[in-house]
Amino acid sequence: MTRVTTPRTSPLSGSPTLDEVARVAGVSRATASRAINGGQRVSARAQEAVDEAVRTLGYVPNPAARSLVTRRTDSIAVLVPEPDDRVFSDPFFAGTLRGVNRVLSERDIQLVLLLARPGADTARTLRYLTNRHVDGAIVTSHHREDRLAEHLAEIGLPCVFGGRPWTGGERVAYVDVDNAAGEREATELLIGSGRSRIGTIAGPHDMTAAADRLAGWRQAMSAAGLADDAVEHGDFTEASGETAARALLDRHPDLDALVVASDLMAAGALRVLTERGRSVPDDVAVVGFDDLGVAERTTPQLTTVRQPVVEMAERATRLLLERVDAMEGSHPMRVIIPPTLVQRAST
Amino acid sequence: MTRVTTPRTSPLSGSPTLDEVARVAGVSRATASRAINGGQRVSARAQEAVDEAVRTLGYVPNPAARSLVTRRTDSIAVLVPEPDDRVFSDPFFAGTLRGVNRVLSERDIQLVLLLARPGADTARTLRYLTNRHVDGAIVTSHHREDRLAEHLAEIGLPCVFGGRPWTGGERVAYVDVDNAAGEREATELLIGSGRSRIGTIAGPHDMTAAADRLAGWRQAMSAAGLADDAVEHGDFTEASGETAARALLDRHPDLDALVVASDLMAAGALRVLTERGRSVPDDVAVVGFDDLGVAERTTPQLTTVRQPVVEMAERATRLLLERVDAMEGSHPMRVIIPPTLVQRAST
DNA sequence: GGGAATGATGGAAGCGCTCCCACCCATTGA
DNA sequence: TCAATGGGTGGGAGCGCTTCCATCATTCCC
Repeated sequence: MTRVTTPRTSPLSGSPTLDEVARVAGVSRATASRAINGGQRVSARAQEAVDEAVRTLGYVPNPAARSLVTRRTDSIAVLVPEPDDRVFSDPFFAGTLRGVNRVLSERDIQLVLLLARPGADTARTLRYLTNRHVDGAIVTSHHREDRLAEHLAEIGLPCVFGGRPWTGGERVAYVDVDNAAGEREATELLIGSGRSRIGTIAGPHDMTAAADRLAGWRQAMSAAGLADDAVEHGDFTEASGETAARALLDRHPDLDALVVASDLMAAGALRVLTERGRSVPDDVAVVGFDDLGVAERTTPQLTTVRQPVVEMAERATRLLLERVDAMEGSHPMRVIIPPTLVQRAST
Repeated sequence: MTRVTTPRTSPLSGSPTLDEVARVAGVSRATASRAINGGQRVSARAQEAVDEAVRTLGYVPNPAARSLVTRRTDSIAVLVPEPDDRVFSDPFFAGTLRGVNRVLSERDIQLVLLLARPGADTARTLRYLTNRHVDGAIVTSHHREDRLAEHLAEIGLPCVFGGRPWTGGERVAYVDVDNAAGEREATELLIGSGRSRIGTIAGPHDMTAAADRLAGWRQAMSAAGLADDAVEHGDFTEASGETAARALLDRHPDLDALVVASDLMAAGALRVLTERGRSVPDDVAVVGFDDLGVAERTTPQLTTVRQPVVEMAERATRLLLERVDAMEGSHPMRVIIPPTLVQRAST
């Protein structure tokens, strides 16, 4: 048991290898490996000897060697096909990263951040993913043209989308908030409180979240027999909210309520309303979407549709890890989370 | 040349290997490898054949196998020892990530984001880095107690700090803005415009940037023979700026200027001043620090000390890559970037 | 008490790649 | 003419790890 066997390699090369651990522990490399990875089929005595050897040598397994044979990298990518400037200022992204990270730190999995400028880096990013540099990917903030869902489905890399992709939605898993229901509910709240001339500032044309929210507004409006012609589009930023609000108020001076597809755009709209001397909520009621902090910092505070971003990201990550573990046999899944209406001072 | 040699492995295992490329190209694995990695000592004919084979097979090298022998992972870590909530709302962090990413995307290097909650994850993170899972690390927003500089120096992992570390600064490389000079200059500007009762809202006690800025303010004040007793500390957040401003104005109602160690805190201070009916800049002049967007969005717009965060991050990353390439023989370096004073409406 | 489980063990075969080194074949200079 | 160069090439030895499989040592049950 204690007989010293000759090592395959000398301990010259810096950090200790499994061979040395095995030698010090007086067991074979195979046993040492088993002991280190969960200890199936290892006697208490061998386990102890290996643990001790690991401790005294300060052994850490070489991830590349391990990954070469297990075909696992123990890291997953968060893919953001968005010019970096926009990403970082967006609380949605921050929440996503937080949720992902929370789940990953429970297991020993690392997060590789893949920031791909729309056209330019797509090929490079795809190549990276094809390489199996990571075990899976969370994709967020994707646009219509990128066709990422299809590409990823072809590669066969386990992935989960945050938000329904435009195309290929039937081939990939995704987690989404029920955008239509949320915006419908928001609109119904306004209608219920006696508003009848309700406009909307919708999001960009190439994102499903925007389209779904707009649809929700339309549903509520037509169900109540109201005109759904007061529509402007922004790109979810504050500045675009201002522009859209101006256009909307110019075209429809009689508006008594605004359903806005993001809190940031709603903040812009609030500024325009103040600027034009319309009081909120007396003259015009405003509802936002997101509730990621901004809604509490506006004056007046914003009634809004809350999407639990962090929880959604957690959910997506767990889903991804399941798919990574299962590898095959798991067919695409969708998780739709109901949003909640948060009433504040703007309605 | 075209004779087909027997492959070491069958093409059953999914993606093609170098062996298959070599076989298809009619060369040896060694030649194929050379052709793929820059093509030293490869004839034009062989190069062409390999390129062609790579194309038709859709070959992508296995990163684990490569990394096992080269001892390079082609990825670097961005280490943020900060509870994740704070990180993401901070434009400083956003700028850093942007700068790092910009440099990395020039080469084919990936960014691994390591978010470590202060105490909890340190051991795990250090283990990850010890593993040589990455080639190097950028460390940002470190605090006094974490002693990260020492730990990393011990591991021997190439790393560059963003901002001077509290301890171990002589053993690691870092890129920093000249905080003292910046705050000194800001203070001198106020003194030059006739202010004499100047208070400061400093940053947290455990960050060098905060200490250096405070020192800069002190230098300017005592050089002008002014009292440097009006000091309050915040933690760089807007809320803490409000609290500090209140305390400062309570204790020193005669203040005619405020030097604030971050724009976010300055924004909080501005709100308090408005609330108390002090006009800015007529009654009280205010100078911030950072100029990362916030300063342009306050009313009035903020005069501030600009630190070029993105450029600093780029600089740090290039420095890191040099160190990674050189491996040894490169001794710790520091790069100190001069900040610039940006004058707006608050002074 | 004997054969079948059951559990622990080590030998050895790779995982896919890089790179050292020996080799071959043209050139070249003496 | 022959030795000396040198670019191009392939054989083969690893990199450090996991895991299949054969081998024993135990234990159990009829």
